[in-house]
Amino acid sequence: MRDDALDAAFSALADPARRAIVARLSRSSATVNELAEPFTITKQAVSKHIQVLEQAGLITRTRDGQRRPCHLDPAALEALTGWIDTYRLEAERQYRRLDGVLATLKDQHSKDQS
Amino acid sequence: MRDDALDAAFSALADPARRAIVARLSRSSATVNELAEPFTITKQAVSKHIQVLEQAGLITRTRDGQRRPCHLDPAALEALTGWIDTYRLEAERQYRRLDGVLATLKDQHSKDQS
DNA sequence: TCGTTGATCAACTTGTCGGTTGATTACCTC
DNA sequence: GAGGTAATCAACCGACAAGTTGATCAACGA
Repeated sequence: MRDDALDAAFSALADPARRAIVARLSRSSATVNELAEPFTITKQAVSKHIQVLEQAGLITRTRDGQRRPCHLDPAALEALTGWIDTYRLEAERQYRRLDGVLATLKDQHSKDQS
Repeated sequence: MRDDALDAAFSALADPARRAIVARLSRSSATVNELAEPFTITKQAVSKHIQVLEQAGLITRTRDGQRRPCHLDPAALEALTGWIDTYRLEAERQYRRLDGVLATLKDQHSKDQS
């Protein structure tokens, strides 16, 4: 995943309204009006949020007459978790390594004492 | 994880410089100067990025004389992947369900034909 | 064809963000 | 205590993002 793609994706999820849209779309596809219904902001604002999510590649859109249903793209979400996990796992690996070193040192110390 | 915590965390990762810092810290802890070294921007700007990451709970800081080393927090990263996976898995489940329905319909159609 | 509805476009306001420069704090060393 | 170094604070600037209102486009139904 390219750098600007990660920018767009993380930035898209940094907004609670857009996360709510993602959550809603995980249950089923929905139109702009359906997605806008639970919000107090204008439909135009919701439309903008949707465009941000689409631009980030997190959702796709199809045509159904005058409707433009939105669909969540699980693969895009997986790419994000993939990025995060890369560094989370590396960090955990390093911490375990450090723990091992400390345990060895402590062991040495015990031996020296005896 | 609370809503504003997710705001802060995703927003923090939406910047390539901050992601680079996270990547660097996954290998080992580091001070502000060490983290600033690969960047062309000023040390103050890097310091701000670090504060953003700390505020978001993605990193922690300790004291070592006049140094203020930064440490990556794998648990915070895990919380993020947890949020994403919740909706990714739900979406995948829904898609599988839909595939099942379509398969059943197609099956019915074949039977009707015969 | 005309009114209605789903959705977007355009222009504008407001607030926040990333970056800079300059000054300041805190700690270490000699 | 004096000087040097790690790091932050404060004030400022330009750019961009979220939201609004008003107008517009495109497709449907009677």
